[in-house]
Amino acid sequence: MPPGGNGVISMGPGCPVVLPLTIAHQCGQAFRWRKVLVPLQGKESRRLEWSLCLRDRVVFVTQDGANHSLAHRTVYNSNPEPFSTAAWLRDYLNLDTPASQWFAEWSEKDPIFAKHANRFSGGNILRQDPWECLCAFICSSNNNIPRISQMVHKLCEHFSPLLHVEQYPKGSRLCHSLDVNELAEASTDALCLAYHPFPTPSRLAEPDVEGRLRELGFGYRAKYLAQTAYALCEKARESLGFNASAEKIDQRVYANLLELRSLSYHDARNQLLPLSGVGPKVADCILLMSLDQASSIPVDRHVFQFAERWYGIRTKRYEEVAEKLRAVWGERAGWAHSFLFYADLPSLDFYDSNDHMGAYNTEEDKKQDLLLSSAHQTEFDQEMGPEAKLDTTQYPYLTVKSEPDETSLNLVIKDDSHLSDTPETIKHEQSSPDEPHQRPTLKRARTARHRAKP
DNA sequence: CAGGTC
DNA sequence: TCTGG
Repeated sequence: MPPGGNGVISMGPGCPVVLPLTIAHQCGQAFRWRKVLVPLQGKESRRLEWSLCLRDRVVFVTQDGANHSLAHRTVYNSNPEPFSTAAWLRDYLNLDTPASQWFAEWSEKDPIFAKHANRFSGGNILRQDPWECLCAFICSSNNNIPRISQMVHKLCEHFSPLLHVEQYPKGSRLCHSLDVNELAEASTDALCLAYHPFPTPSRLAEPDVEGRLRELGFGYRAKYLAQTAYALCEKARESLGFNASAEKIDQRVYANLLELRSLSYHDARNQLLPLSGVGPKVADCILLMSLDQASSIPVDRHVFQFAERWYGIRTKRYEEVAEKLRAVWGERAGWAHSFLFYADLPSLDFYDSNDHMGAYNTEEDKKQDLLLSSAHQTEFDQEMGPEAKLDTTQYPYLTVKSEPDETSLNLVIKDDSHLSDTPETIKHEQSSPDEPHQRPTLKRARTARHRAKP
């Protein structure tokens, strides 16, 4: 049994990966990371802790205030696999790519990039698990990012075992937006979160899955997921023989998907397109974010929009837009495209790299913390009442609550069927701009660029 | 309406 | 077109 698995990863000045610009679900790459604001503890200032459940472990990551290093700890299950979390993080976060250098190159080549996307320097494209990536982007069709994230979490809760429950210190707060000062839960309870791994292909290939996914609100995507899982497992079974175990089949499915990394863009794409629920856009997302195809440009409605408005590309033909944008940015066009996509996301309007958003380890942050934490908490209590709870109708998958001094085993794990009648849940009204909850980091005004075209 | 697909 | 924020 491995020990705690703590460690620090230092990032060179050439690759200052900023976690809120990569793993936050608002960015639309990974949808499963949780972000918890852990309050002041002794001499330490408050900090943001990101966490994700892998197959055999839960990984917790905190970035330092200057974005130069990542501190991580790991909780394993009873049968850990032999790979180090540090190595996994380095690979997953693509820490060895000189992304900041690329930002400079894109900005030099393209004044439009310089103007709209260079503020996302520190962003990065992840190197994700292809199976999870495939499922997540099947869910993404005709869908919004919060619900994609919700659906991915539902997959984990309902189709994979509970691996770990983390009990966070009192006053810890689950964050939903990029702004850690968001209006959020005023909890005196200990925050407890349940961690399930992403489900295996063989589990999602079982016959009951489509129906259950429909009950869970997946709509027409239920069939896509079930069919894709089944197709991949059947292909693996053919090469393994009829008596292959589920474990062997899963391993083969993962291996088959990873092999796509060694293929050309077009060959890998043609392997993905026959899968149910995978069209050109979804395929390009998977290629870009999990299969090493840095030139892949997923063309969605946002891209059509800025291609026309900023680059004068008028066509509605998918391949033509992608080709013309590749001509602008070159071989890593898919990376460049992602940060222009960020520029079009309302949820990233308020992102400011100079704030070290979400790091909160500097002395100044600490001072501000001391001033604000008590004051803001009081304000919050006066308005919402001390019993105010998170709006769980918005993020039902996030909540596993416990009473203040409960042991970790006596948990109330939130069940969807009780969602409609939780009397304690207070619905938070949206605060208007002049209310006290509007915190100082909300600097940038919402522009009109998302609205109607002339 | 929301990062399409069949 | 499924569905909900």
